[in-house]
Amino acid sequence: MYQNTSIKNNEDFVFKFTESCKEAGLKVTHQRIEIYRALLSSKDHPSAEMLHKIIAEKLPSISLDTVYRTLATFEQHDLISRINTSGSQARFEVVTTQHHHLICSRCNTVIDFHWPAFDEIDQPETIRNWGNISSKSVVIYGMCNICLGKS
Amino acid sequence: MYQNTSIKNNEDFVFKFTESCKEAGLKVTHQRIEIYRALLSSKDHPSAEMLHKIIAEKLPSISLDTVYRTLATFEQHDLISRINTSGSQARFEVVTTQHHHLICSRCNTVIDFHWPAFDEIDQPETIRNWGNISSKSVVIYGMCNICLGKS
DNA sequence: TTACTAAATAATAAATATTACTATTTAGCT
DNA sequence: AGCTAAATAGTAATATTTATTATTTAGTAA
Repeated sequence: MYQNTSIKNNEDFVFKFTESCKEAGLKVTHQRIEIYRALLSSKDHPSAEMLHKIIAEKLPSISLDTVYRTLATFEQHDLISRINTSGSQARFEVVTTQHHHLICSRCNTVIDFHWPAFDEIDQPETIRNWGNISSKSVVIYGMCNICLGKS
Repeated sequence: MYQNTSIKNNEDFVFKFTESCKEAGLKVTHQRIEIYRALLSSKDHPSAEMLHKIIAEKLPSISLDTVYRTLATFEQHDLISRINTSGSQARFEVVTTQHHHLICSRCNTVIDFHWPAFDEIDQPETIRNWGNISSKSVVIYGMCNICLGKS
């Protein structure tokens, strides 16, 4: 799986994260660690608001603004990545290994999948000459089986 | 190119569009035709607001709400597709041939590119068993050369 | 052509998501 | 232990999108 859920491994990622913050000149605050930790152990690609709710259990005084601001900062430093669904709220994830997304246009559920054959094929020239690439992935939109059953 | 800009061909698409509307039971209104036509001849994947500005030159009384509502309706009927950038506004396009997107995280410019090698490779099982797919494409985020030059 | 009806629109208000402001707190450094 | 710039909490403001309602119009059938 793309995300190892054992405590030890998650803590390894948290450690790497703190190192990356220091390298980037970002202060390692309680809030930042908790936001990163919550996102790391989330399997459902949460929104800022969903994360805020989770983190508020540990840090009741954390503000929603901090969550938004921090996620934006993390994204700028490529510590996390943003998933743009058709839903009104942006979604986030910690990327540990290359994967792709199946996104339901109805319930906005995001499913990860692997596609090694894709990861290996050569990129067209256009891509190489465009600029600095921070992520390259396949995004599939449609309606998931659960939603199909409902309608 | 993915989009033929000759008037004749665009009008062919407009005709097909009106046929699709009738099939779907959608009324063919001035507003809908102008919105579709404007999107069809736009090369910059415009937002609802950008489209509203363009269409207002022909139909000064058109409301922004109509543009939003109409784009949503078109999307539901797979007449157009939505591009989810990191920018605050959603972007749209008429899809005439299979293509993919390079999206700059700074200026949110969307560039189309073709990748026949991708279009041909086999899909993993996960995809086939997920639900009804309405679009499958490669999305690349990063910073374009223009923005790289600025910073 | 004219009249009918349901769908679509314009204008406006409301809701929602995100960002900005400011006083206070805190991490990292001396 | 104290200093300083960065980060945060609380709140306000902005921006985007959606809802409401009265009016208009496309499609249809007399």
